[in-house]
Amino acid sequence: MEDGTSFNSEPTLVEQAFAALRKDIIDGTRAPGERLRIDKLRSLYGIGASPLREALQRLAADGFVIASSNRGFLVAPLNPTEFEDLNTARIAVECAALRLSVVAGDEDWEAQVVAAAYSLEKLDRQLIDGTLQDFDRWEVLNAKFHTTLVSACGSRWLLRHRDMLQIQCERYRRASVYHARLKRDLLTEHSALAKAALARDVELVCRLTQEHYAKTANHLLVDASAD
Amino acid sequence: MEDGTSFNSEPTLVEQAFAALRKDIIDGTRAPGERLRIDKLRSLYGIGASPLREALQRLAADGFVIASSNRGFLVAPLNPTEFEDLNTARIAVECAALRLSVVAGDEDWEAQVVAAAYSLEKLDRQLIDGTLQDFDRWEVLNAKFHTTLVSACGSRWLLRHRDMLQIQCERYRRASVYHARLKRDLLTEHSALAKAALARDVELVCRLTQEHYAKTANHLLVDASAD
DNA sequence: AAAACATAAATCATCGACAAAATATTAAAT
DNA sequence: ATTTAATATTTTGTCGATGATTTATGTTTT
Repeated sequence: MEDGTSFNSEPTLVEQAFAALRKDIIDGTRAPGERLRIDKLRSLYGIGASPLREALQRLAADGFVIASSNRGFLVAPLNPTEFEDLNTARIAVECAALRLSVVAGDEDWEAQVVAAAYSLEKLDRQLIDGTLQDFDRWEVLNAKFHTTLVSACGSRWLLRHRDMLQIQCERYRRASVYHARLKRDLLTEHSALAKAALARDVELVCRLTQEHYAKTANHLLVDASAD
Repeated sequence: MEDGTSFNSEPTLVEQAFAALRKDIIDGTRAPGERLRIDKLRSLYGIGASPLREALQRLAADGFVIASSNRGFLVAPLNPTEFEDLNTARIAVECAALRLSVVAGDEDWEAQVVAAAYSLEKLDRQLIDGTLQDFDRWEVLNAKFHTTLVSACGSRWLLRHRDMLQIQCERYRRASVYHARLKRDLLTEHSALAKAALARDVELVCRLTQEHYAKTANHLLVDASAD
């Protein structure tokens, strides 16, 4: 009756299962193509069958998992062809969002862009120097920068779909070992992007973004071809 | 042992529930904002709780249903603000797909565009005359026409997301009573679109599509404002 | 030995009953 | 009339049972 912890902070088991599975799929702990047998998952995550199945259905809707009738679930496989396809979609939607955002962005947006670019460029420099200690932080700021650019697009739905594509691409990025030779001229690319955005040069922003992502794609394709 | 119906063609109960619920949500049988209590659904659809919950999770991922922790599910509400947002996204993604498709479309695509435009324009004419008997058929051909235009975009992912946005818009369309005064110059709009696509005039195609969909949006907003 | 078939073992999909947690509702008390 | 307490309702999750369907295994046939 009188326990201090009356506020509900713990997410549902479905939500926990969803988050855990999604994370494991994205970072490769659950390998692409792997069959997801309910019993195994149950002992693996310590969660009952029902919440697990519900989480799997949601993951299926998001494209992380394939559900085939009477044959259970499996981690969505990765393959180069699909990645090209995915990246095309990602770039297309990103640019669509950019077109709107760069035109509509107000002064506050400008300030955020400047801030995000500033922080990121600092880490970009460290990345080049090799003095970067916290790579995860770079990841975060990089994502933040790109998200800020599109943030003023004025459509939550568009952002939602953009995020969905983004996270799918992320899976491919993580799956590859590109990290070692990532040291492109990211610094130059990022500052050029920021500059173009602030100058409201829509076409340039789109072109730069497209090239930016397309380069990443090329790097990945090299060794994703193991499939 | 020997019953004639040994082959399994029937979809899973989850799939049935998903399809049925989705249909009912789109066509308004399940009203926007309505709470979806499992027990009620169970007797309503004659399907057990587990498959229902799984279907609801999938619908939640697709945005047809809202799942709030410990408070169950409800049909995603409709409101004018959200529709503007949604339509922005829809137009953006459609145009992104069009840009790619119109450039990449081969001769076969051209032929399909011509065919789809031909069939649709015929019904457009009947719509104007008032001699149209089967409105559903017009709907189908209209959808087919637009789908054909983007079909050569070269990215299944992009088409997938385009479809998701399309179907969400559809929900708003169905929810409104605009049908009566639909008689715009659809014929002109459609044939202009087809012509521009065949002439590979990317920018024109995008502009026409944008206007096309934006007009629909305006019609809807008039009476969606009941919310 | 390869293909075809039959049998057995796993796995999946579903149900129904029940327990635990959270939310909503009603009643009581200040 | 608010706040507090008590009660009811709903949601979430567990468990075990059951029938269907796959998948694996083994055996026969050509």
